[in-house]
Amino acid sequence: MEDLIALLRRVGLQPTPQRVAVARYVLASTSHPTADQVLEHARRECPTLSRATVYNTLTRLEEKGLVRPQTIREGVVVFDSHVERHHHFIEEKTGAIHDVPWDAVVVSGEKKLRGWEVTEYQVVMRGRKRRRG
Amino acid sequence: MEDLIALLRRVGLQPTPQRVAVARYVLASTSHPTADQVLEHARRECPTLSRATVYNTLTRLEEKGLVRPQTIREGVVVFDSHVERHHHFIEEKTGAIHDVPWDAVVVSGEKKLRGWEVTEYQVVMRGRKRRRG
DNA sequence: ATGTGATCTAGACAAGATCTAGAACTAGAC
DNA sequence: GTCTAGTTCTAGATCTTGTCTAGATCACAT
Repeated sequence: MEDLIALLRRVGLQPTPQRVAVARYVLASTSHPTADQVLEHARRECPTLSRATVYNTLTRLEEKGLVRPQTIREGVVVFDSHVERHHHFIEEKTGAIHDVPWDAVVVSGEKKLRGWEVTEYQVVMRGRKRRRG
Repeated sequence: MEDLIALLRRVGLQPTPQRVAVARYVLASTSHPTADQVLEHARRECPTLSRATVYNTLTRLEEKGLVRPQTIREGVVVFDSHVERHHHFIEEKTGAIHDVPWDAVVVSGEKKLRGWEVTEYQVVMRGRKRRRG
């Protein structure tokens, strides 16, 4: 991964230890963490980190296009460091969220909607693990 | 609309004034109200209605298949009285949620996902009103 | 009328998220 | 190096959504 300090500088954010700790966790994670999970993990690197700073930093990272908030789970926003377009699969039992490659599913007709101009879309699937592969 | 009292009886719910007031609003609404919005409107018909009863009643209506909760908006669950499968379009400016008929958009490939068995899916679109028509 | 079970209410509680006021820090000017 | 202005951080208050609880009320069969 690109050096985090350099990355933060490149997008115009002062690379403070707090921001580095938040970025290190959220940008490497593939598990769609909540803000609280980011706080918990980033505190291992930066123990005085406060909740407000986590929210502030996640908002900055979002503004810079490094993470995307997703409204998929009940009651919480989760953060996705996979910013290219893709779909989501949610395990019904556990609530775990998995990325589904853009090309794995094809959507058609969304351009022809009467009255609405679609700028972005995703397929949200729910289900369970297959018994075998 | 079918008489509400008869409808509640048919699905096995005692038709109390509180439940009728909740059902009257949420079943007629097409605006995907939150629980608080249901409370606010249903109180016009039943002023002593409490928050807990709204949540209880919405859960009963969900169990009976009369409404479906949707996790689309940040931080809140919204209730949809349109229970047949369909997609959703979200206006980016206002956050307003609109139903999109199932046939307006076609999804393919979701059955062939490796490792996952899809039991349900929807397309979530975001965008804005077209300038005309 | 009475008892049982279902239902309702107000308020306590918990979690996610935002806001605030002041402290600490950083970068740049001197 | 020191000062200053602006940025960033922290703890804690606050707000909102949603759940839970204890007791009051209601419905209904007997």
